[in-house]
Amino acid sequence: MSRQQPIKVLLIDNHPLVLDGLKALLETYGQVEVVGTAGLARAGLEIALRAQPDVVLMDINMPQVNGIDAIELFKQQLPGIRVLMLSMHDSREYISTSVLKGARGYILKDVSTEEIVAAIEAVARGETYFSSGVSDVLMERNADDNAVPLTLREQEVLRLLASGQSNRDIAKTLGISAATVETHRKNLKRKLGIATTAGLTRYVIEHGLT
Amino acid sequence: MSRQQPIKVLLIDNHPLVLDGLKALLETYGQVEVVGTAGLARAGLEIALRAQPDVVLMDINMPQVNGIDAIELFKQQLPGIRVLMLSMHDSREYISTSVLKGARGYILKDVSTEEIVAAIEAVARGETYFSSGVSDVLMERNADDNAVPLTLREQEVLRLLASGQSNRDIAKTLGISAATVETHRKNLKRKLGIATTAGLTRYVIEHGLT
DNA sequence: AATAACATACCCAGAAGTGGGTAGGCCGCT
DNA sequence: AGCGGCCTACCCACTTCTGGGTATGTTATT
Repeated sequence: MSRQQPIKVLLIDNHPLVLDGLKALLETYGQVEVVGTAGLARAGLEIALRAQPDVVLMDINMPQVNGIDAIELFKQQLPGIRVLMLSMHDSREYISTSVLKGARGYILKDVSTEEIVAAIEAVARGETYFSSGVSDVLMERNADDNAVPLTLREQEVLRLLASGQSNRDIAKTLGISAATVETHRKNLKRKLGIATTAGLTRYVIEHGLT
Repeated sequence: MSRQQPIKVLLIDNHPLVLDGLKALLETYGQVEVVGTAGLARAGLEIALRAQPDVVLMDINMPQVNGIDAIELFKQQLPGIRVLMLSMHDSREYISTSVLKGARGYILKDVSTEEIVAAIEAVARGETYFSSGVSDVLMERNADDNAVPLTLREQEVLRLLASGQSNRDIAKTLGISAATVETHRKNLKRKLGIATTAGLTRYVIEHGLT
């Protein structure tokens, strides 16, 4: 791929501020040509079909269709496209789900403009790009998975426990004895290394098991 | 104030992307002159002392000194300054605390560039400016207040309780007797109408008291 | 000076949770 | 048939929480 042809980029972000700012910034770099901008994933897809960008730089948090679901839509309609995610959040879920869905890179919004350009170039070349904090998070997430082999029943009990039900309540809900619920609770605390009910509730909320 | 003199604006945001983007955008408007940019509150304050901006446009979520605490610092050092907050979040706490601390406006990052300029102009004229969603939230928050008149001590106990500490732990942490913690806990449950520890934890997390 | 709100502290009896076991029945894999 | 994982269930001694009180000192308000 010759350096003479600029990389065609489509920007999708529901913050007009970021969208306009990014466009203004990227256009000062000769290597990059912004062929379109959109505030929503669906609108972005329509533009992409016409403008045939090399790279889509897309936010995750958007109304209607979020950026992660949009990855699949783009890859279906435009198989050769490279999607680069841009997000405020270094959450494990977001990052690993993005990668699973086919994103070629993931950068945080607190990186420098230079790094964004570098990421666009890398992705356009067919490489992947993850900003510094992101790859660490991917490692952590794998460690997490190994550490938490909860059974189905345990997950149910955990969820009810966190929603504020007592052992007796849970027993009634699940149609088992309170003693059994106690056993599950014990196993949960042992497996998760958490001693208190409050801790379990935090765990549930933080891991989105609600 | 004559229209000939542009409004001197200082931008503070720890996202280089937003910072550079905002600067590029605002400079296309003749009414506004960006006299400086900073990625941290303290650095911004130093620039402000030299550049004497009319308006400071500042993000809330920043490392070291957050935007809300920075409002006070700016007003101490530069009494005439007008601070306009720019935030991703429409959280009640953020908005009302900002106003209490002396911010003259609060706009969300999903507004248009035009609205940002309008906000800067309004604040520079000595008016206040709150973007659409924000004033609603201020109303809500007042409704909330009536329903939840927790005392300072109760809030502390609630926070520790939700973090997974037992009555005894909390007593030790606060240097009071466990019996007193019990009393606070009773009052909390009564006031909030919540019977279980898990429920209290949810309350804390949902209301962002972490 | 009186009142109200707050933070502190204790009593008590009953309910619930804790942490250590053990144990049987069921299912899938070898 | 044997083994392991899962779900079920119980025992026991101990600790903690619960929900009902009462009470005292301080501080702010009236």
